[in-house]
Amino acid sequence: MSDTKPDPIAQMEKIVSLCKRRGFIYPSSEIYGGCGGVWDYGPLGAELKRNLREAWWRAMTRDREDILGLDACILMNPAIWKASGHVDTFADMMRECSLTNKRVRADHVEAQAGTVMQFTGAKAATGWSISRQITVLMKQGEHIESFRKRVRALIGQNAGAAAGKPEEIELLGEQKTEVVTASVDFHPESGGLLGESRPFNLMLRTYLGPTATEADVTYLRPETAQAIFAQFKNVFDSSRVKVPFGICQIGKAFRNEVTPKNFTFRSREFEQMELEFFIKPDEAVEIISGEVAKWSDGADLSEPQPNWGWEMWHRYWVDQRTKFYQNIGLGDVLEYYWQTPADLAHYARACVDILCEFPFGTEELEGIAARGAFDLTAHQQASTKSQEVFDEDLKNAAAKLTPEQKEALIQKRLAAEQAKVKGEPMPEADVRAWFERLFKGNYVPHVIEPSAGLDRMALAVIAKAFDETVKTDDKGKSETITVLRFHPRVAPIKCGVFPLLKNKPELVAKAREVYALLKPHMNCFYDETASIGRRYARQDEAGTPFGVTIDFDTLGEKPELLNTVTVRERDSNAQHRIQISELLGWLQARL
RNA sequence: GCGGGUAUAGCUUAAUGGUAAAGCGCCAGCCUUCCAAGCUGGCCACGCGGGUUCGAUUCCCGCUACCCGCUCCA
Repeated sequence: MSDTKPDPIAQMEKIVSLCKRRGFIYPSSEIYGGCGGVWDYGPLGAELKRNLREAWWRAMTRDREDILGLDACILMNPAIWKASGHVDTFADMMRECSLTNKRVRADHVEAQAGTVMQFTGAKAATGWSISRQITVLMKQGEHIESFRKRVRALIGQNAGAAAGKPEEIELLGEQKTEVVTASVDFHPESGGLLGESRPFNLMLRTYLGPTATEADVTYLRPETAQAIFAQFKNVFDSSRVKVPFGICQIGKAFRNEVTPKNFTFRSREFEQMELEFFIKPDEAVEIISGEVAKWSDGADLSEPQPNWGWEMWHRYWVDQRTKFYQNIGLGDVLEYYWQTPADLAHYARACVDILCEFPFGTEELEGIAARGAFDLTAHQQASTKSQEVFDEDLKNAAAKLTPEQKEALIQKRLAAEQAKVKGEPMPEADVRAWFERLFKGNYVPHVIEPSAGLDRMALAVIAKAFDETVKTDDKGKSETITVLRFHPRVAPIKCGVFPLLKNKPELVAKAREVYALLKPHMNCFYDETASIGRRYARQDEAGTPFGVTIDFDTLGEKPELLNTVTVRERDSNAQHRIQISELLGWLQARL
């Protein structure tokens, strides 16, 4: 990487431009003027994405005994989205503040008192201006000058750099209109007039069935996870697994993002890689193991243990996922954000965001949430189909408990319910009913959910790999060299194969032979045009880690070098002389 | 969705009220014994729609996309 911090906007523009030029990522539907918030992967992007997808799939299921794969459809019964809460949280009636454009739920606006003030517009010394009417509530007891200052600040914030300093914004045509005592038409914080109430649906609607009536409405899934929950029982019943175990899935998901931005980072169609890892409730662990392991810094997370509760499992998955990112070359750009109790959704016990440094800022790549039994319980209620599992070890262990020991567990849980920060405590009768099922060996599994975005991962890998250096030759002529320093494991093309010269048929024939040798084992690229240096440079831009060159020594010009080739490394420009018979093994050892 | 900006070849830029220039790249040929060499030739562009005008890439209006803010959080 270069030493100087590049301008982030220019840096992104270069990356977008390279992605298009080299066939990683194109704007969707470009010949028709594009299509907002969707992007297509070209030949190199498709390979890169496939490598990442396969690395994830291998790490999550093939390399493990306790995780199974699933490939569910994008279209599902819309009842799933009601049960999961998406229909409600993704489709509120929203009103938008005319001053700041902030949105509030229409049914959540509290009545306010104050004086309604109007301005005909605003302008700034920078030449910036707006000429639409601005209506703002001056709250009861607010001083007129602090009110004006506040309005200037809000306008300035919304206008961004164009308006210059907020204190230099001039408010035009101020006038008082009316005094209100209990109005729900103003934003609770900014005081800006709220626009019309309108539905704000983040899910993409579609019709399942050719008649396309309202009865046929369903949604393109906004996340892949719900299919895993909906198929939980089928997987459990057909796979001879025991809790703890996981189900993972890779697939497309869709959200009508308000503002798609930052290239592919926030897209309306995107690919998720999600794991739902089902675990016993802590109470079950305690009954079986006599204790629940507590997390402490430096605790051993290498091998799952029977006494792990949700906290240890959560830490374990953060650790596992970190190792995954290290393996694809992103280890040194990661950051972690542990959500505070205030950030967390009411059903979540903990959530860690794994963030990655992009030119446009440090943004989330993956979220790892401990979601309790929320999801399966919600589906159990909505579908009226039991999502419980039976755990024989639990039943046997519970049978050995004394009534006092059982009551102690119940009391401990009741106390925990009372201490909840968010959400209502579970009523005592429900807690007792739940324990009754538990003591018989029945429970709805809890879940740890590592959920990653594949497109974000691909963008992170590209942004991390992007490197530009200025090279000056002997004659003082300098040019900018662009290299994508992908980890060989994810690089779209693994190896370039080049005859040193094109007009020597022996070299070309030998090079085609080497190409044919490697091609069945890895994605290779044969190139005989232009000078050898240019061919290396082309592959550098594509991020190809190795180049193999066939020269006259390969043909035996120096007898001791017969059947050897030059392997050139992208990052160091180092060259190695390798026997053709050993070439495949040499490369495979480095991928 | 709101506010600000941008839109000329694959990429980066230029010029112009009379339909466009260059560099790089790409393709073909010649040449070339290891890091974007050279020569010759070639392909390729005014985002879309309307208006003003004899004539618009240029001026005006709409649309779309992208970038920067507000919101979203895989």
